[in-house]
Amino acid sequence: MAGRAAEPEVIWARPERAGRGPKPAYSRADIAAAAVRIADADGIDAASMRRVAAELGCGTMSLYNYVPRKEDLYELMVDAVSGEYELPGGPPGSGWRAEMMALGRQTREIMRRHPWLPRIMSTLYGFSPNALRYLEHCLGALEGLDAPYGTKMELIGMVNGSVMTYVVNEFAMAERARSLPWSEEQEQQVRFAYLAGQVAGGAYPQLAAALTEGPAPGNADELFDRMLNRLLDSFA
Amino acid sequence: MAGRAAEPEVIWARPERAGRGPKPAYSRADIAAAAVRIADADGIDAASMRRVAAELGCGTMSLYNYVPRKEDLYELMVDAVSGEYELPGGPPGSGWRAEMMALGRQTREIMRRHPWLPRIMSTLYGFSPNALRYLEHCLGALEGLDAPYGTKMELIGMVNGSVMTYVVNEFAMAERARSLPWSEEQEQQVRFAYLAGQVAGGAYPQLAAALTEGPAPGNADELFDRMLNRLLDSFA
DNA sequence: ACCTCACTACGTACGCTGTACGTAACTAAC
DNA sequence: GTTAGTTACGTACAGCGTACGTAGTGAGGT
Repeated sequence: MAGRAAEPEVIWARPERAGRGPKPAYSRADIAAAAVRIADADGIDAASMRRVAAELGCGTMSLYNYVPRKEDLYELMVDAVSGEYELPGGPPGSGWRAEMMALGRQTREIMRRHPWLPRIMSTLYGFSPNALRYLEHCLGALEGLDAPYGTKMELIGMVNGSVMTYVVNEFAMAERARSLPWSEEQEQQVRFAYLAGQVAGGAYPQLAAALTEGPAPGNADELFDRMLNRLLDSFA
Repeated sequence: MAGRAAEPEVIWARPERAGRGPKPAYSRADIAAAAVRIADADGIDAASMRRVAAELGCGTMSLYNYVPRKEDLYELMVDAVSGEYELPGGPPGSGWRAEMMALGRQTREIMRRHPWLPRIMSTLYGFSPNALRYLEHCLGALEGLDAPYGTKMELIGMVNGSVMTYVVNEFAMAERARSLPWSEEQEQQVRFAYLAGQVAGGAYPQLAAALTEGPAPGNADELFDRMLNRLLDSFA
């Protein structure tokens, strides 16, 4: 046959182990764990192909046998941390609302452990094995909700999206500061000083009032729960 | 005086024009427009410092007089497209719900015009002049809502976050395919073939049922409106 | 048992990135 | 007129993703 044209591939469609030749020295789980370790420690930009290969103890280009493109490395990483969900999230039989709450809280915890997650998730395929397992579990938990599957998928998407947005807002400053040479306090101080200056100029009266009133009462966990509850209310 | 240590800076805190020396050849608006033009045409990764400088017609390092760090270029870009909001979004006096709906639709339109927007927004400071103008307008529109400012800020954040999530899900595949050498049809075909194979394996019965049922009725615009309406319901 | 060939391993190299640094020209302020 | 800060920009460096070529390995087919 004539040579096939290069084809787009989802890494999950490739078998992890080929039939012929020497057995691979590393598993996808090994590679994902190494990359996650690096990204957790030094940020997502530090998880380069060279660095991950070094962490594994192999040459840079050897990694390309396992991970054809950089994007696939991200895919592996997201799948790995998606495996951190403990399913079911709450006590069985407590209803879809409690279960989705519990899962949302887990998502937040996972993102706190891996702050680089939101940044790379928006680019990816999103149907890795652990993502499918998670999705399947959610749909199962929503069996008690009388709605078409389309609505259930919407609900799941909205919960995940809202949690992500919430966490991004919650930790944007800390994450940004961590990758910079100066300290977090300096960073926040300068940024807040600018904001305060703008608002003090009188051009933004509503915003000024909002800032003087301060944040809504309750600690961060309560705020998060309230947000998620409100969202679930809209589907009940 | 002893030399000051390098300080973190928000680009908006720098005066656009310095008191001394020759007058700058380009404005921030010029630079932002050039970068947006490039990103719209060839994707966000094409908006490199070299490429933007070339588009402007100056040397690469000259750009660093205006934009001290790459991140600040993104800040300029987000501010520029934030200026595309037409405020107010709907007819005056139609109430906060209608106004937030109109603004949400505008956000969606802006993100459709600039698909790179979600990817860079999660990293940024977020209080550019046009962002402040937008926020101030939202708070004004919400004057009729009887709630503390904290809740109003929550509402604005949730609306923006949800719209972003929705648009990302809506266009992720198209955007991803655009940056790859093969066509979008091929891309989607291979990805869907994999997913179908997984589901056909029988390991995901709920997901299989969801896929056979197909998407919820209604076109994309109606789906979007329904999502946003649901969210606003939860605050009413 | 042997041949064959897919697969693993990995060094080299290319074009790209952000940006530190040095130098020269310019001009507003003193 | 002098001075000092700004603009302009070429050079250079470290790091990136990855195409390509080569050598070695070991399971499958005969």
